Amino acid sequence: MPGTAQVNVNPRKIPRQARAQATVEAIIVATAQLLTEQGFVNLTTARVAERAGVSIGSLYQYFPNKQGLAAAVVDHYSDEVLARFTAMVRARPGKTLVDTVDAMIGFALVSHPHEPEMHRALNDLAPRIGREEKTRAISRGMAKVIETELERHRQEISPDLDLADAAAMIETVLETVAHRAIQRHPVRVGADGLIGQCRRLIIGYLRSPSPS
Amino acid sequence: MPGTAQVNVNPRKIPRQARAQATVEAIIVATAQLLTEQGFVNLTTARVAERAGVSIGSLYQYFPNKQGLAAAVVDHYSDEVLARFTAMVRARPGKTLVDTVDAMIGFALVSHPHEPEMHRALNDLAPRIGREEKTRAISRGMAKVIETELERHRQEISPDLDLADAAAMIETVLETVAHRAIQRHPVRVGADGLIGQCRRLIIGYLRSPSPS
DNA sequence: ACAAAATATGATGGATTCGTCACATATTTG
DNA sequence: CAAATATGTGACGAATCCATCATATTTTGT
Repeated sequence: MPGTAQVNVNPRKIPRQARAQATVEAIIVATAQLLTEQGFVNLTTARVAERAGVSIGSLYQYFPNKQGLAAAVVDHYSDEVLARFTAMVRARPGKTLVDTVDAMIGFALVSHPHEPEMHRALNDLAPRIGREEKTRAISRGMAKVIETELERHRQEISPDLDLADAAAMIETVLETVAHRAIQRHPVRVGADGLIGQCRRLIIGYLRSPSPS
Repeated sequence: MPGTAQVNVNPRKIPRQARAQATVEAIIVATAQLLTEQGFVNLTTARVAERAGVSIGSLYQYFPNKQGLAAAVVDHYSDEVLARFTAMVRARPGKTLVDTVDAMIGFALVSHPHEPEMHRALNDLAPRIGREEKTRAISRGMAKVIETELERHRQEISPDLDLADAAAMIETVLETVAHRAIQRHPVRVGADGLIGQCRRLIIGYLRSPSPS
């Protein structure tokens, strides 16, 4: 595995006082910013401390090393993305299957309008800091949410399609589309644009019988 | 953009004698190996030179810096992948649409049996060394090959589907599947496995009319 | 109010890395 | 074969970075 200079990445100690929690929070935010601005390679502990308005000593009081900073960011923002996706889907009851799929695509495309680079940073980063399992867990979480939604529209979906498999597939496709959207700005909308094509891909998949 | 410490990445001089060409080749191979083994972060010019059996001075005679090494690897292997994909598709005349799609999926999944990490390295790397355009060109090249193949089976494809759009979409999906296969070893085969689901996804997409 | 615990500081040692340069060796050219 | 050109070498300067630790300051508990 690349970048497998496996090091301990766990927090050194948990902040007890409010002041310390603010310090840790500032460090995580600063790390996230610098990560998206400069990438992991150009991330230095000194720059993080400076951006966070904290001394380098304080930083090392809570984080064991550079990878620890990145790991904290991955954990922090991964959870947030899953929570937002879950909330978004659950907040749309009684819609049609196509509407639901559109909403999911929309989330993948524009949910992070100001943080597409963060998305990329997280994906690129996780494998390099022993956080693959974390990102996989997030994927499984999203798939579970999707599966629940698919069950609601069971009658519109090809009967021989396993919903768990389908949900995993859709999650993968959404992931991709987000990735591609980041690479190929701006996103073309409309029926022929990325959104339209993606909708067609997913709906066709759900409705069609197994190919002969 | 992350990692945008844009530096010149162009070769310093081109090797004229055969001996020098061997040196450059050895350096590129060594870089590729270390990249897949340790990742870009842990790549050092000294290690590359050592692995290549070449002095550090020789390395810097042809490559301006670390990024230059990576850029050379990206260029080298990207071209190779496109060439292999093109050859593979062209070598399968007269097959059905499903067979063709299966072949493409198979290529994405197992074409690089011993170099899945290379694949990841290339994808993770390119954006960080000013080689986004290169990878995009490869994607366009593969899409063009796919489009040509789709035209052959025009009658099996939904008439209102633009083949260029479809080819781009399929290329994206294949990219994803490869990516996911790397993350989730081993690849489950069979109708319910990743391959089967992926076939179903693409075929359903091609055959179905635009969703209402 | 006072001791104990928690938190913050930043100069600094040690290690690593990049990339150059003066020089040696090999190959080509005329 | 001798000059010119191409290639190869590796010690080393300069820069950077990680991470610690002794010390100072703040907060908490009693």
